[in-house]
Amino acid sequence: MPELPEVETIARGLASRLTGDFIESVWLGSKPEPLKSSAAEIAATLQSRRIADVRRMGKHIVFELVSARERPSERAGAKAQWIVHLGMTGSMLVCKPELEIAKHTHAVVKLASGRELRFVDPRRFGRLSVARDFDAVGCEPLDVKLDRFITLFHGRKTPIKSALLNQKLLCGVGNIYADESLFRAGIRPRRRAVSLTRENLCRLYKSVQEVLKEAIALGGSSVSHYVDSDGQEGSFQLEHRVYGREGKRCLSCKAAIKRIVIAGRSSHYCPKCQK
DNA sequence: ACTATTTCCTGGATGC
DNA sequence: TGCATCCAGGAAATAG
Repeated sequence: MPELPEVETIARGLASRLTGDFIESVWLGSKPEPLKSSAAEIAATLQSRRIADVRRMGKHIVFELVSARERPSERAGAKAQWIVHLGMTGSMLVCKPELEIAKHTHAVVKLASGRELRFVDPRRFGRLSVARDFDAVGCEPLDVKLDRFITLFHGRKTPIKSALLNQKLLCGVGNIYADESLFRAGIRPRRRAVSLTRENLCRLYKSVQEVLKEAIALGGSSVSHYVDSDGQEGSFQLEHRVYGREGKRCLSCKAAIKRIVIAGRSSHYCPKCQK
């Protein structure tokens, strides 16, 4: 399930391989169910554009596109963005056109270099859309200043775990990294955000950044078949201290890791290390 | 204005 | 072996 580190890894890979390439044509499956844009709108926006850059915003991949030619409605050089959210099982594959089209392929982009960029998503939680000035809304966890981070949670009665998952507050943190960050900060996931001291929040701030940076350095966590656009697996799953470790011994105190459900999501924590 | 719950979707795991 | 059931989870939609 791609969260910030996985999406960052994918976006970097796509940027290094696709920047400068040109989109010749686009095929969209019957039901990519884009956020706001229709299939026709997406296809029309992508067609005949050069990929100027690929970057990550929150859990979104943003393709920065520039039109190479004049169009009826706009001048040459006009900008547009293709926004891809991978959901849980989405992947972006750069491959040769001869490669067999995998089941659940919902989009195929033909590039001037002769390669194809394919969007594959078995569970269909992924979303495609186009925009002009995309805004991920929440703060980027690796850019936000400490004081801003602290005010994000001010007065919130919701469990801190839920607040960390709220993309309108911080964007990019998902279930795995929320659990791992809370473990490192020594905070139980059910603790109400409002009950956390400044000290707690400082630790959490450091933990979130530390966990995300380490995960990016290792290419993300490969669970549920996650691979980057090269087909390469990440290795941060080997560093998980609580996520997916229910019943196993805590790596620092040997207590059994617990799993509870918060807002319908599995939440893993050490009952001894986290208060 | 918040917060909590439900819904979407399919493959893989589990159980009888 | 085969079929049914459950579970995973991001975020929009809905309910409270």
